[in-house]
Amino acid sequence: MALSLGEKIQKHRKEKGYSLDKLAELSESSKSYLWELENPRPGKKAVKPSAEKLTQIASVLSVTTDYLLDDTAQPDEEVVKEAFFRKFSKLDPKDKERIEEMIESWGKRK
Amino acid sequence: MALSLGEKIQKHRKEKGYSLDKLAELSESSKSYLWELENPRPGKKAVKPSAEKLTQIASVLSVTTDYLLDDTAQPDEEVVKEAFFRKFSKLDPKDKERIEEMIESWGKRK
DNA sequence: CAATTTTGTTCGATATATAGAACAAAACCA
DNA sequence: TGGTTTTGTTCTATATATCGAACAAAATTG
Repeated sequence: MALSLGEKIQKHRKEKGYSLDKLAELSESSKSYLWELENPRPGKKAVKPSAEKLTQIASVLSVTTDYLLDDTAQPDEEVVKEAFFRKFSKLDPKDKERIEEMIESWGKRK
Repeated sequence: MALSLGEKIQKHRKEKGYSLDKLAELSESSKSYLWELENPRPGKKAVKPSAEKLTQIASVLSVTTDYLLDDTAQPDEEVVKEAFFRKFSKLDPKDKERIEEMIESWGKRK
């Protein structure tokens, strides 16, 4: 699945029953701008909201900025996360470092 | 305490032993801009990073955007864990498997 | 110490986020 | 049906995020 930023905003906006105008008012932005956020036009370059605006929008929609920004976010990952960390945190510091480095560099690879 | 955005960035940057130049390189921004983020001048109006830039910076500093943006947030274990896991979960499946195997086997070693 | 390299600071130029209309479509209602 | 009101869309103007390069300070080295 993995919704885009615009898709997430629209999804949660509609779930709350807000019009663009309403969300604009509540998040202190303009509906035209919100529309551009939700509908990135193929010709135009995608618009990148400021952290401040995104915070306001996230707040109104009752979600976190991390959720809005993270392309891979899944709602049911909590359990997996916990288990993963329990094991990870039991490693000795040197090993932890190695793992962190790998994640860092592998993540950058493309 | 409640650190400002700039203070948090600087704190975590120094903890990682990065110069402005280094952080700029890793987060794909300019050191001049990072400096402005860290040092809001009284005369000038504070600079508000885009969500995108903030995400990159947060990633390099191993924290979440939520943490950076939340004025009341503390740099506790949870934040670091969150950020760490987020990076991990973005790896492609094969790499994730490798990491998991290492954690598994290194954990058993003693 | 002087010279060189690294780090931090300032400033002007450019790109882009964002607002504010005006316009179009759809929804509502007499 | 027609108009009226709400909702969505497009365009242009302005503010501001962000960069590059030049300058300053500090640190390092020999």
